[in-house]
Amino acid sequence: MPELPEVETVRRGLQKWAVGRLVTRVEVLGPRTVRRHRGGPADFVARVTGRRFEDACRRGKYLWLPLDDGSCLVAHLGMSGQFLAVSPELADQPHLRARFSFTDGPPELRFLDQRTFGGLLVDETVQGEQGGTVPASIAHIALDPMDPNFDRGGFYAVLRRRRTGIKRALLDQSLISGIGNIYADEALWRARMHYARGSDTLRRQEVERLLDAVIDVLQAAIAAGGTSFDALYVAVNGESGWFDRSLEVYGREGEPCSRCGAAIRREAFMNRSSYRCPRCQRTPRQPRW
DNA sequence: CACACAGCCTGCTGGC
DNA sequence: TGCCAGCAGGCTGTGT
Repeated sequence: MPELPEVETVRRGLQKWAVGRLVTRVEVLGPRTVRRHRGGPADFVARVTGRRFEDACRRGKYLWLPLDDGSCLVAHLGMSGQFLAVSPELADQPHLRARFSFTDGPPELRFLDQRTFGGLLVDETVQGEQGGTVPASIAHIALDPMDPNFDRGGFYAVLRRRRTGIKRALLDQSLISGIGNIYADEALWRARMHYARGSDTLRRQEVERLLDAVIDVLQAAIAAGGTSFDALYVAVNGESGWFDRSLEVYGREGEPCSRCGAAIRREAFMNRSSYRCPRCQRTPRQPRW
C-alpha cells in the first residue's frame, strides 16, 4: 500500500523528526525486520548506535538515512511498515519491530510492521549509474518518473523491446520506480489505457501521455499526504492522508466512471485486482496479460 | 536475457 | 458462534 506518495510523506516526516539527531540506543525486536542486513541484528544495532542521521532520502518506495560514517540506514515499508515519532512513555504498540533513541531526548523513533514485508538494513553508499549516490542494495531501482534525469526516451525504447503488458512494466521498479497497484490503475485510467496493452505496441506519444498521467497522479497524491484506507498507513506524526477520496477507479467497482458514467470493473490480474473503466479503457486487440 | 510467478506474512471479511 | 478460505500486495528468488 505505501507507494511513492506515501513513502515521500514518510520521508518528509523523517526529515523533520530524525535528521540531525544522534542515536544513543537501538533496539531490534525480532530478527525478521533486519533479515536483509548481512551481519544480523547485533551488527545492525552496532552500526547505527552512536551515529547521526544526516539526511532523509528516497528513490521509488525505498527510504534511506545517510549516517555520519558514510554508510546509510535503508528502510522499505513493504506492505505495512510505519515510522512513528512518539514519546518513550507511550506503551509499545503491537508489531513494534525497532526503536531508536536519541541524545536530545524524546521523541523516539519507532518502526512498526504488521505484515513484516518491510525491513531495515545498514548498507554502503555507492555512485548510482543513473546519477547521485544511493545505497548499494537499491542501485538497480530506476529513477522516479518525476526525476529531472528520468530518461523518457530510454523508457520508451525498453517498452518497445519488451513483450509484456503495460501495467506489468509500470510495476517493474527497475524500469520506473514508485508505482504500485493503486497508482498504476489510476494513471492508466487518466491516460485512457488498458492495463494489458502490449508495451511493444505503444507509440511514443502514448508513452508521453502515460508518463504525464503517472506524474500528475503521484504529485496530486503527495499534495494530499498520500492514500490511507485505514490506520495501517500513517505519516510519521500519525496523521492520515486523504487521497483515497480522489481515487477514480481503485476500489470503486460498480461506481460510475467520472468521465463517461460506465460502471468501473474489477478484474483479477497478476494475482491481484485491477480496476478500469470498460468504456474509457478498451481491451486491446492483442492483449498481453 | 526476458519474463512470469510462488512464497513470504498477518489481520480482516464473508460464507457456511 | 466458530471456523476457515480468500484477499490485500512489494519484492526476492527461482523456474522456464
